[in-house]
Amino acid sequence: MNHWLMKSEPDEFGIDDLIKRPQQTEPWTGVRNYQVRNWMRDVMRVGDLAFFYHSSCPVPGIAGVMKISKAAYPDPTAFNPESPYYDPKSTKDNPRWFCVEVKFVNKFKAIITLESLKKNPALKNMRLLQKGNRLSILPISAEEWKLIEMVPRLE
DNA sequence: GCCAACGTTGGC
DNA sequence: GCCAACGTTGGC
Repeated sequence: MNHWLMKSEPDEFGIDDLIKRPQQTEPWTGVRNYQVRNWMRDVMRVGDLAFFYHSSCPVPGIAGVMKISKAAYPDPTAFNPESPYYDPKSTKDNPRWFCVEVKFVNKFKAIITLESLKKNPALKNMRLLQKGNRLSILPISAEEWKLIEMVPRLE
């Protein structure tokens, strides 16, 4: 199984929005980066776990856990001229962009802040903490996952 | 294929 | 709002 970190701006879609969804699932649409697309399409599998990361907000950090509930399929927002993610170069015959469906697993009592991740020497090689990282989905090693996941239980 | 211009991300 | 980083675009 693979582990991931998936970023979203809570003003747009945060973990509480995912919790409120009828099945607590949501299509993770709008990815327009080829590397991230390839991970979603070629590497992500149903059952993979992912941290829900809140970005571009007052306290950026990991808000909880979700899992991949549906494997990659063509991103419908790319076909929709009304969508901000519309891409006329993505066609139904030859889709350029993909999305997965995620399902809520749990929400941490307190957000695991970016600041606290930076302070943990064991996490210094995390992709999230590397300079210049701008990808909206990042792989997390099994070791990093364990270290981060245990934080709420220590509090 | 190069590369300047431009757009986006995201922390601060 | 600023700015560093970096991906994409398009002229040549």
